[in-house]
Amino acid sequence: MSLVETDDVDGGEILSLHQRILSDIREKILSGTWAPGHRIPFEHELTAQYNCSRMTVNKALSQLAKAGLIERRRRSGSFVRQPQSQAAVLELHDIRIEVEALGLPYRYERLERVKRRSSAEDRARLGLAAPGPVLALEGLHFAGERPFALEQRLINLSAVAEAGEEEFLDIAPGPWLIGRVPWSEAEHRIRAMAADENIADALDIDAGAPCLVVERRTWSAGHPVTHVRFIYPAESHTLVARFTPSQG
Amino acid sequence: MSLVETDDVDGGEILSLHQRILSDIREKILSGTWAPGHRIPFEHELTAQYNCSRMTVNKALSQLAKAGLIERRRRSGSFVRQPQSQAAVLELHDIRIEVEALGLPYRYERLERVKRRSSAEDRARLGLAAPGPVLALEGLHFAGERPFALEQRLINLSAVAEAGEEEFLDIAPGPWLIGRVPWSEAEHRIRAMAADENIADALDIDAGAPCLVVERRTWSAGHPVTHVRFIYPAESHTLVARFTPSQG
DNA sequence: ATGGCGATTATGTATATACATATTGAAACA
DNA sequence: TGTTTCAATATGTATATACATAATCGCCAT
Repeated sequence: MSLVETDDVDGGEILSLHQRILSDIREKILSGTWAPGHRIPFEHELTAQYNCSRMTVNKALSQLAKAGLIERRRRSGSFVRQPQSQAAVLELHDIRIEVEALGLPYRYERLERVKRRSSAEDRARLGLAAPGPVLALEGLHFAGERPFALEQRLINLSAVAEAGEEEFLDIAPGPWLIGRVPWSEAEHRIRAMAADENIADALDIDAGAPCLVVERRTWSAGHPVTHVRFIYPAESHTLVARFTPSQG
Repeated sequence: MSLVETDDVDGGEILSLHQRILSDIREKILSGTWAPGHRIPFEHELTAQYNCSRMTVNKALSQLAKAGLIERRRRSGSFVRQPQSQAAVLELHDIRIEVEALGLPYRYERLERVKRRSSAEDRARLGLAAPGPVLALEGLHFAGERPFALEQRLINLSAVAEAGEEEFLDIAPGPWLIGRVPWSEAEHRIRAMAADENIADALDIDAGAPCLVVERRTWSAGHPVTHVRFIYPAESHTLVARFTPSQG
């Protein structure tokens, strides 16, 4: 919902008290329960509510303030800041639709498909704690004859076992997953990158050329489902997000 | 014992004690005095050195750990981390908060300021139909000593006349505008780009290096207010958007 | 009314203390 | 020799307390 620091993903982890307080409040803010401008409870109220000392509450609130989620004012209290989020459009990230919107024929082509026990890197990408079976896919999205985007995906087979039976030869895993797994949460990372040999080769561009990289991790009911990385040649793609601030 | 104000000057500000400790250690790390892998003094040593309680030292070290500068290991001590890289998280709406969340001192510096009658390109950027006065600004956001982002901004003076009187020498126009103009709508464009000579120069990177470009147009009550372009060096910045599908 | 001024209040910072927890190194044991 | 146990140690979290600081409210005097 908003652009927020996300170093921890609480998916059933053991949290210390101040982390729990922080997490509770963040949840209320991100879910919109507490709209921008809303005054969150005073420290002494939270102290009573959580039956803890003010220092503990203070630690949580200080961190929220540092992250920019709330604003603290002496004598007045702490208030939810304007998030000015823009994630709304990222949600509709379906490459087929993008390509067809350009009036070009769309096609997906599988490059690689490997079923394996998750490596440490796989687990880092998915945010998994324990090892388990995963499906690693690589494929190309075409707009007409030209490669439009390279997709590198990891699917957690513990969460979506049936994906292990699917070949994904010419249907992209994204739409396939959407129809089967109701996701509850997603995180995007967007960055620029220079194309390495592999990427340059797949996308038919020069090595070192700038690319836009969009990574998405998706959870369903607290469990990691998939991690996907889309790599677009810089010149072919602009991400557009449009929104009004009234979302609160 | 001392509630003494320590007027340590780090950009001319008065720092609390734990901020000063944090700042001192950060300085040693960023300057290379303490190389990656180096064990920084134990909490009880810093306690003695600064003549303060362990809680105060702990607060500083915890923040450094959260910012990713150091790694803390029980029974072993705290160590300078290797990469200092990928943990970077980016918020679009306020760069100062982004930078400070990394534990680095923030600074804005104006590079250029031109008042002019809008050119055709200016009108395209702002989405203006008729000519009128605009203010073109260029400035650099710093994280510590390093350029963090280059900002190229255009302000529609027909909509915000008072901006024409402002110098924007060391205050960024973004926060200034937010306090004055209630915006009603915004549009973002995000893309990757190779740095040209100008950009490379300003950001102190190589020409041709990939950059993340975030452009924003803002309207207030249907009238274009400003167009801004942020250019980030690719290697150090990742944009993170997190949300749940609850919004529909 | 109204402008100043102290009291009140919430946050900001720091202290001393306590116990929990993870990890290491060494001693005790099989 | 290898393993188990245990104490020492550094960090992690939380407590109660204290005083500082900034902002606001309401009272009072002009």
